[in-house]
This record gives sequence, C-alpha cells and structure tokens, in this order.
Amino acid sequence: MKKPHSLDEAGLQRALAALRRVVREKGLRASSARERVALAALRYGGHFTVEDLVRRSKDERLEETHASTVYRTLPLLLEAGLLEEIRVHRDEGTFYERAFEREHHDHLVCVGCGAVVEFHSEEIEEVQREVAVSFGFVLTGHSHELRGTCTACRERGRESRA
Amino acid sequence: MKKPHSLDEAGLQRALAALRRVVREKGLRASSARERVALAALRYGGHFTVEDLVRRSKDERLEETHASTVYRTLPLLLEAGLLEEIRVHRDEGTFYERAFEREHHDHLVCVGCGAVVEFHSEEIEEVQREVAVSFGFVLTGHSHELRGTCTACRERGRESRA
DNA sequence: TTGATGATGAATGTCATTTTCAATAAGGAG
DNA sequence: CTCCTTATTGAAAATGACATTCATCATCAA
Ligand SMILES: [Mn+2]
Ligand SMILES: [Mn+2]
Ligand SMILES: [Zn+2]
Ligand SMILES: [Zn+2]
Repeated sequence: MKKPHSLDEAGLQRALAALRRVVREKGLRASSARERVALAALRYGGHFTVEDLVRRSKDERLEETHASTVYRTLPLLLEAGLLEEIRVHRDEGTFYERAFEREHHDHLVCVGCGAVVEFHSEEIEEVQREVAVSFGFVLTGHSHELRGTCTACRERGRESRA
Repeated sequence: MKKPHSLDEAGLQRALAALRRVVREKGLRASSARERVALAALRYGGHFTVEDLVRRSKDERLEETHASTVYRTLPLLLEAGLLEEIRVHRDEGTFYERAFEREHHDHLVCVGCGAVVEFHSEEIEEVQREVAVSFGFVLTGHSHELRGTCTACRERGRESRA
C-alpha cells in the first residue's frame, strides 16, 4: 500500500542540517537533546503524539528527554519542515508525522473505528491555490480532514465510536 | 460582501424545533437554559468561542447561564445542526458558528493578521466525495482550513502574528 | 399531585501544554 | 584554553479548556 519508506542515514543528516539552519538563524544554540528529539521523530513511522515522542526520545540511548523539552522543540521541528501537525479526529489530541522528504497528503478518518487513510488530490490542491489567489492570499499551508464511515463499520452498524 | 443574514423569528423557531426533536429522541427534557443558549448562539453573527457564548447567554435576559451548562449544551446544538465547530487557527481554541439554514463553507485564514475569509468550492466538495468513495467511505463531514498571508500583510512584511 | 429522573449551579477534577527558575552547557571574545 | 554571556534543560508549578461530581431544582408522565 503506502510505505512511508523511512529516511536513510543520509536523509537523517539532511534533516538535521535543516534543523540546524533554523536554529542558527534564530540565534539559538546547538543541543543534543534537541537532536535526540528530532531523530526520534524522524524515525517514527506513522502518526504519533507528543507522549509517544517523549517515550521514544528516552529509550533511544538511555538519555532521558523531558516532556517540556519535547514541547519546546516541536515548534522548531515544524518550522524546519521536519514534521507536520495533524488533527486526526475531533477528539484525540494533536498528532504529528514526518514531513521531511515525504510527499504531502491529507487524511480520511473513520468515525466508527478510527481508521485513518491518507489521500492526495492534486485537483484539490490546485483549487485551493485558485481560491487563495482569488482573495489575494498567498498560501502557506492548509489542513484538510475528511470524516466518514468505512465499509466495515457500515456493515457493523457502527456510526460513531463507542 | 458576505452577510450571514441572521435568522428571522420564524427561522429561530425552526431551529428550536430541530433542537427539541434531538432532545426528545434522546429521552431528554425541555429546559429554558438550553434554549437560552441556543438562541444566543443562533443570534450570534460570525464566529464565536464558548466564552463569548457564555457571556451572551447571560445578558440576554438577566438570566445567568453557567459555563458548564453551555459546555453540556453545545454537543446537542451540533447534533441538531444548529452550529458547526471550526478551528480557525492553529492556536486560538475552538470556534463555533451558526450552520442552521446557512450554506456550508470553509475558511481561509491570514497568518499575519488573523483575518478570516469564508469560501466555498463545489469542485472541492465533489472531489472530496470521490476520494471517500474510492476508499469505500461514506462522508459524514470534513474540516478544511487554508492558511496564508493576505495582501495587506504581505505589503507590511508580516509573515506571522507577533 | 407526585414520584422518578433529567437539568443546573458551583465546586472540583483532569489533562495537555506553558511557564518559571535554578542549575548547566554552548560558544564567542580575549 | 579560560571566561563570560546567554541559551538550554529538568523539575515543578501554573494555566486553561473542558469534564465530572453532587446536592438541589425542574420537568413531565402517570
Ligand atoms: Mn499522514
Ligand atoms: Mn465561517
Ligand atoms: Zn471504520
Ligand atoms: Zn493579513
């Protein structure tokens, strides 16, 4: 199906370079904790929460990384284009996923079982740009989430999560 | 431009009827607090927060309505189709707006000044349905938010909110 | 009219995220 | 390399939106 083919070592290095660039141009300093979080995030396959990331940033090398540090690092990872924030469902909090060297996509979520499907429509992307232009805007991003019921849930009569 | 032409008295009554229907089929009872909140929400022009709604539900008639009651009422108003939930910006919490007897639309937000433009694209709506079908889903809803910089902010060099 | 049960106000709890602050580390100047 | 300024971090406390609890009040069917 869809394999988010993880980044190879060279890719990880390019990602770290992008992060360092952002860090530098903000007058910040290099730090191992930050790169530990970045690596854990980049190696994470699929969607993850802050809590997931805190956990993985720990057991990577016995080095602990506190939640507050992860929270402080996330905005930088977003700005450096390593990650993207997604809201998979009206409840369940904020999720993240790798965006670095990965094609853009949006999400279709089943309100019955929570299954998440990734999709991409160049047609939609194009219309989005047209809409923005028609209002004098220059697009910098968007979030688009479709909700519905999957085949299995419809057969099971599951219209929303228990 | 775009006037969300408020509901007339008859419209308000139809909305209350829709709410009462939902309330009844859930085995709940009629209550004045609930309708006070519903009316305040329906009469609210534009986008509003829970806090805004609590405030308006109060000074409507000297009758106070506590925040917890408003929070308890909101899900019913959503289910009855009187309101719709929107996430206007990556930060700023949850907003609501009237959906009853109002055409569907999505939002384009300026990341510089926070201006919000409403748009509607039948083409996008159609592609959304096609995407859902292609994955065996039946759509029940979606949220779509475009982010960008408006003309004024670009001229001013404002790329993101202070 | 009344009993069963839903609704409300007020207080309290919850949970994600932010802020604070003292201790530590980075890195440029000398 | 050493010093000094300033960013960074862990740890704890603070926030803030929203949920839950519980005693009291209101609704409505019998
Ligand atoms: Mn994804
Ligand atoms: Mn709107
Ligand atoms: Zn499903
Ligand atoms: Zn603007």
